[in-house]
Amino acid sequence: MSQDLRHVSDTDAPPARQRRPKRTEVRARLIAGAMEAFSIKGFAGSSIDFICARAGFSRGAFYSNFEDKEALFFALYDQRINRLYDRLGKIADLVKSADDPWGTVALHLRDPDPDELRWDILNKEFIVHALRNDAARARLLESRAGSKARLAEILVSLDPGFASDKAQLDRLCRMIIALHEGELTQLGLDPGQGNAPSLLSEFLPLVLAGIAARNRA
Amino acid sequence: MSQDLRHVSDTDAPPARQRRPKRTEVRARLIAGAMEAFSIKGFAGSSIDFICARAGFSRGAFYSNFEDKEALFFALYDQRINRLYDRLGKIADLVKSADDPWGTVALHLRDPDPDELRWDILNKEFIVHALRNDAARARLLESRAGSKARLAEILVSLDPGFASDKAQLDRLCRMIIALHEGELTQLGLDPGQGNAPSLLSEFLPLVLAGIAARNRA
DNA sequence: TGTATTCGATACAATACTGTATCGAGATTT
DNA sequence: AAATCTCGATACAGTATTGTATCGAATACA
Repeated sequence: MSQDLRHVSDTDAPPARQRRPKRTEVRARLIAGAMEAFSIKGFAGSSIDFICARAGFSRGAFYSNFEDKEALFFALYDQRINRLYDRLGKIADLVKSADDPWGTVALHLRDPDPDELRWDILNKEFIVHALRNDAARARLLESRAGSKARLAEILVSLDPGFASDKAQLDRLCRMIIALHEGELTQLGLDPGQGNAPSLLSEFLPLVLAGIAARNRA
Repeated sequence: MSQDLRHVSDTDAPPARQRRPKRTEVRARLIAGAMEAFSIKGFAGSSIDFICARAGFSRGAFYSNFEDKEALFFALYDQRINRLYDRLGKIADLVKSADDPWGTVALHLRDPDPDELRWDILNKEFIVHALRNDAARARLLESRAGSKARLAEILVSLDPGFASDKAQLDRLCRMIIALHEGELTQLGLDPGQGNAPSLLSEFLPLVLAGIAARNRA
């Protein structure tokens, strides 16, 4: 008796034949919705319903594309990590063929990716999740090792001398990452400090000079 | 008809007169239970039931002591912040009256508070929460400002020269905090690196030397 | 065009969680 | 010691969330 009114327009306009979005697009929009949702409510705080609403789909779309919420989390994380890899790789290439390698790095260091702070919330969320979950931890360690390797490549391009002491290079990379992530934390909590030059750009030169002096001795 | 069997022992042992724990102790045990629960499942992931079970109480105890889960979270955070304040204040006092102030700092820098890593998970959890919640953010900024002030006090004790440039001192403190928190992140994710000397103890001296040189110029 | 398949939308059942109301054993007061 | 109070334990109702089953329109294919 009752009709299915789901797709009936409430105007007299032409019915506007429904086009179904490609599966890849559905996935992509769900991932984007997850990014929004997790930024707002966190991983555990975001119900699947909430995520789907942001993406403009129903839970049916979700369950037909992902195993569960954690799978979606992983998909989102992979996407961002690949994006980061691309950026680091691009910087490495530029540095290799640049007249002024330091200037190139400095330029990209302060590259204010508009959603980097938003992403950083998620990065922390994932870290916290990984600190309690061995599978996620293994995955995270792997991708962080990849980031570190790409950073090391950049440093060696800047000064081939770094290649001679692998342990020192590793610790330098860890220091840069620690300082960068710590700075993002502070910036996220207190955006007002965003105007000042970054801690990294101020203190990294001091450290590099110190290392150079130490290596000379 | 049915009897209340709650406190009836299932042995023939003497009934063992029930002593009700002091209210302060109930609160303390609930906070400790929250510390455990949040470490394991995170803030949003920990149901009130789960927290109470860890503490050995029922939800009744919880609701009679706290408004809601967030209030418990705040109480836990305050407790830890006060503990941190105590520690920093104690270090500041020691440094002021020490023959070898740098040695004193170094000693306490690597003080391996056994549950510092566990606490750091919670600290990150709180940061992530605060990044999405203005009330929590204000509270967090306040306590972090307090920590920073105590750290600044220590630095000035080490070298009164730092007092002359307030902005520089502030940025140095922020750098130390960023590096420290970033290092804790890495240590939490990969405890294997815990044996190596800390990034802070390796790189901070380089930075301080660099600053001294810069100030001389 | 007719048939089969895909896959997102909806309905449903089961469970988990929250907050409040109530109860009653210890603690406190007189 | 009787009366009163405190406060943690339990019961309960209401809501939210999850995962599955089912449906049917859009697509692919013949």
